[in-house]
Amino acid sequence: MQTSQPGLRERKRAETRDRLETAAVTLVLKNGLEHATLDAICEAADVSTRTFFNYFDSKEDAILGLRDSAITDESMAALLADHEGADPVELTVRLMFGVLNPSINSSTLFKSRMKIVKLHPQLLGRMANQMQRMTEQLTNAIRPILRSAPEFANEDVAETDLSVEVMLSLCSGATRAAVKEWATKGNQAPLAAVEQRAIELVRNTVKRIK
Amino acid sequence: MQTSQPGLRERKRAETRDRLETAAVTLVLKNGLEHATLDAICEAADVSTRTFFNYFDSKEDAILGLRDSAITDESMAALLADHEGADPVELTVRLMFGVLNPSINSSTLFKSRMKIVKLHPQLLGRMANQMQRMTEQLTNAIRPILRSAPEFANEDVAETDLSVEVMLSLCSGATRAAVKEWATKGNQAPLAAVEQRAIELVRNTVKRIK
DNA sequence: GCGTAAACGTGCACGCAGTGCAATAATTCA
DNA sequence: TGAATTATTGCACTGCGTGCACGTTTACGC
Repeated sequence: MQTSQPGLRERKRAETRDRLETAAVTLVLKNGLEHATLDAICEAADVSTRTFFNYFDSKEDAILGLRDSAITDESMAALLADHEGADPVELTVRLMFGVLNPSINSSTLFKSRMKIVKLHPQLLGRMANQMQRMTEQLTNAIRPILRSAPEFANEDVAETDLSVEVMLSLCSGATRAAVKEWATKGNQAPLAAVEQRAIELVRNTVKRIK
Repeated sequence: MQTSQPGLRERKRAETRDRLETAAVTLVLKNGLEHATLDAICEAADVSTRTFFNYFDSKEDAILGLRDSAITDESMAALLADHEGADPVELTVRLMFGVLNPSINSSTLFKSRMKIVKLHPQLLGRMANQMQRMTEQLTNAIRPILRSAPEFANEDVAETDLSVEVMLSLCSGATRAAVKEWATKGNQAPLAAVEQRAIELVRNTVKRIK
């Protein structure tokens, strides 16, 4: 009889959160966003509506599976350490997938969520918000590296920082496109391939611009 | 005694919308987002709360000054006609500024809004939503042009379309960066210069990537 | 095991955003 | 001026989200 690492409390908590997330996704798919009320979700997950807000800040967060944690500074550092020496684009795309990875892999819900977002673009707002925060963290993490990268040598610091932002936008666009392609083709391709594809998209596009 | 082009009704309507927008922006700046209630905004603008929703779909829309109209297909076509022959990046950036132009120029509120958004990132969500719609329209408008552009000759159509998306993302990042730079420096620089700057940012970044 | 402290779940009351409906008032146009 | 159109408003109602207080469950040292 082996006791699991995390205590009972934490296990129960994770379970409840899972129930809430799946209830939210399921009900939205079944009844549409407006008819999937908090009450309904909570009833399906068997918690009080009051308790719901111990887990999520809003209905949307539960549907999208957004957690407070998201990215810690340590996980970011770990990701960075994993990719030392890669060139800027590769590094950036890899970091993005590193961040996305958990939510894509650990969950059968991912594709349901993509479907939901396509059906209810209102949710894009909240999602973009999250993306923005992630991008900011990435930008902050990458900035010092690029400042000392050969590509950006002999360059004004302020100018470099602006370029970093622009490059982030470029890479996130490619990442989005690659993931979209992957999802619509219903591929079972491993994430690594999608990652590679995103990098390729950046290179192809850049090549065409000049 | 000259009668103005639009009838009394339309003038009043425009006036009321203006009052609501300025009241919303002013109150948010004064009291913060959460304390600027609908009631307060409507009282300041001297309309009933029920009437508010004849003008905007949500409180956020009033604060951000988002209108239903946004971009019509004709205005888009006009913009396109203005920039025939430009290369892809130039074309894209110009179109973006063409769309942004009205909201930046026609309003003392623009900088207030930037301040508000910085103070209350929650609003970014709604804004990103709008941006997304704009970007989609732009993508649709530009796609056929790029398909037949020399840069994308001898290329799979699907692949070209993906590249268009990525390029759009690149250009919107540069646009955002350029506008931000312009706003923070408190510059009175003409929009044309900002536009040029955005294009420059694209070129510089691309050059560095390879 | 036992008792205490901390974390969690819950009910209740409340405020604010947003919508449908039906009555009223203002604008337009013939 | 009178009829048609459109805007404004009040009212009632739903749903989301929060603060608070209270009871219950889990953790932890002894």
